[in-house]
Amino acid sequence: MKVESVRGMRDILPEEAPLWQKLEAEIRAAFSLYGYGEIRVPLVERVELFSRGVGEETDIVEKQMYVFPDRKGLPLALRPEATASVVRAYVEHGLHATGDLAKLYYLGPMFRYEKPQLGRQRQFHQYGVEAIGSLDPALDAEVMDVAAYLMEKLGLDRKKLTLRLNTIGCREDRGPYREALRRHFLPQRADLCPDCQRRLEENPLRILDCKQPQCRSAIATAPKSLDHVCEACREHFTQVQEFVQALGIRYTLDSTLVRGLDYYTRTVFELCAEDLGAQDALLGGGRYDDLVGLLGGPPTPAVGFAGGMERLVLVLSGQGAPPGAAEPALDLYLVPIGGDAKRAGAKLLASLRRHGISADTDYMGRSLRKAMQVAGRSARYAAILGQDELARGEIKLKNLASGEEKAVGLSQFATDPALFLSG
RNA sequence: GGGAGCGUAGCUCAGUUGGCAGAGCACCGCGCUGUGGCCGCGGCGGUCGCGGGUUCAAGUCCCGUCGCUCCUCCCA
Repeated sequence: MKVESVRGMRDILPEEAPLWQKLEAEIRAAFSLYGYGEIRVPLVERVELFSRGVGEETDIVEKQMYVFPDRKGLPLALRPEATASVVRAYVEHGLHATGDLAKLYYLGPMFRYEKPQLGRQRQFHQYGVEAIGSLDPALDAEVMDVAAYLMEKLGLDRKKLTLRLNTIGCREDRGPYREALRRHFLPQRADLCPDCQRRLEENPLRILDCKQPQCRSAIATAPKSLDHVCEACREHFTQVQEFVQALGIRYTLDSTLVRGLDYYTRTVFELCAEDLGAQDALLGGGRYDDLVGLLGGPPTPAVGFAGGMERLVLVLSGQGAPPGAAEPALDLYLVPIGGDAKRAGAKLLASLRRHGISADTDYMGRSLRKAMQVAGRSARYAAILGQDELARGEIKLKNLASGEEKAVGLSQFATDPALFLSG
């Protein structure tokens, strides 16, 4: 019976893996440069971490979370995002007790039960940073700058990126603003799409980022959060914009940007790319000043963002030369002829590798001609070892680019291979 | 969640009004017995996504199902 992969779960094959490795390396380098340290949190958490942290009424928790009981009946979830886990770890290990700002980054698989399509899998990969412990508006700007810097390093065309920015105020502002939105939308209730009619009761903020044409006119005239936030939040947002401008980051104010997770407060932002069709959001984030307290820690402000790696891979593979087509991966490919040579060759290979020479040989019983063919496309040098060479204590090295061939002493080659392999 | 398209060899794809399952690439062998890239000849490789149905006969038509892709929704 053929067993196939689970829907929405995909393999990253060796052909594609180098692109992912490059992406991961760039992400780590960028975050390190900005002073963030890696944190690795579990893929599995208690369900209530997300239902409480991310929000009971969010799409993620309501219909996208992988939930299952363990053998003792404890309700567990595969993490749909990482911020809640990072904050849990922050609280659980008393990181707040250092009195310092915690600058953390992560990288890894997340799980959401969704309809899979290009750039959106059920197991997908996110990277992100969390700066926990400061309300400084300069920090909001730094988080946006590290995101912008990463995109630059990845070679994304700045002109094709749009940073959308908004403030949704603090917890105290939320109630009055919701009421203002309800008052605005209620008279037009019948004109709204079914989803938004429901949102009017549960979470009127979410109506703002509805894309249905029928809701558009009502949204256009809706009260803006900026006009309904308190003086402190307004001042914070003003300063955030001053820092963002000072950093030279292009952005547009978007009063309809509200984000899908309940934990956001004040600053929210999203970076979108053109040419990515319906899945154009590259990363999103903002402040979550209440989450640490909500999860049992002391009141602690925080800001961060998360981005999807699948979409970056799409963008990266669409630009520049496809990887894997160019350089031979190996320094040397050994072609032994006969049983004695094979044994001597095995010993030689082990020695070469211990000298840092990447080397391989044939295990498929290929003919000499076929083995040379494999050598020609996978290595810089072919090493031919047969009875003749063995009898003389030599090995033939062939430079596969130039075709030049020379015999060298076998034992000398084994002890100091670099001497004979130029370039 | 709603709508549409596509599943044929490892890969990219042909397959006519229903009538013997095909090509290119890759792989293996030979020409060239111990020397790669080029060329030529030959070979291996298929439950035609899966399950039903119609028919003398189904890759082809019908129904279901699974998967992928696109639009929409949501988002990363």
